[in-house]
Amino acid sequence: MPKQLPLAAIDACCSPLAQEPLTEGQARELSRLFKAMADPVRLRLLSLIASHAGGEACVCDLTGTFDLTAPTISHHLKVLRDAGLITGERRGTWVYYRIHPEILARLSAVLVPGAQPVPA
Amino acid sequence: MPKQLPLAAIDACCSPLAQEPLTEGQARELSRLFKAMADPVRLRLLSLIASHAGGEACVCDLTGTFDLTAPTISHHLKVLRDAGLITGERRGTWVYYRIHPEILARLSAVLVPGAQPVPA
DNA sequence: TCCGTGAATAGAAGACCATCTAACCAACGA
DNA sequence: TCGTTGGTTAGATGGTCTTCTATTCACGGA
Repeated sequence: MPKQLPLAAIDACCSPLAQEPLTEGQARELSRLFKAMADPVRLRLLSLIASHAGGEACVCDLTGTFDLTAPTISHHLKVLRDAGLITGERRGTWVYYRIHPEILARLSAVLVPGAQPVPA
Repeated sequence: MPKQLPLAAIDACCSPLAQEPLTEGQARELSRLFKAMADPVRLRLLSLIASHAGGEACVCDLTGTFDLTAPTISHHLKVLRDAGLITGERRGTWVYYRIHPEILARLSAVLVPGAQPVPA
């Protein structure tokens, strides 16, 4: 069973960085998300998926973009999945990934008081 | 001489993640910022500084909050400094740090198309 | 039912990171 | 000028992360 998404924790720590000091627990949960995004390959995967037609991309669309082996891509997708940033779904032969936009919006809100999450 | 802030690169990659795929270079620069924030101690330092009265905090205010040695705190502050997230200034005996809010606003804008950087 | 292809898992190797102790530099006061 | 206090630098160590190869699982077609 993969680690579950820290949604609740993020809810609890949505006061912007500058408003009051983060607690130890809030910082730990937030850092898990930032750690998941702290890799160029994963950032590109994220933007490839997010910008793909229909809001989802097949793994087969992603592997060709990088000079990396398929297991490595698979590993990075798992890191993003475990962080709750994306979800994967198998449809027949292929597996499709899509973004969890709420989490990005919440991360964004933590950074800047004025940031407005996009309406659904 | 410390590494300089990747401001220009961030300017160049401010199209939100979901709009179009990040280039390799954009992803590399962005990941440097996320990597700097991908640590619970550094996130707490960031929020301690940002939320401190006057928008700045003395190192002596920060060290007491953690169960870490002064050199370790100093190391984390250097990472944040090298990433361009904070700046330090010595005034007499003490060194004061403050946030670079524009970079947080830009990071925020990368995550969510609708995010509005705070007015200056 | 068996083979071929898309994708994930297992395990290992090398690079990178967080933390420590020891040593050093900067400012102030006696 | 010297000792004290605040903060950084240097170097070492243990842990984590990225990537690989080899293997395994899942599905579909012949």
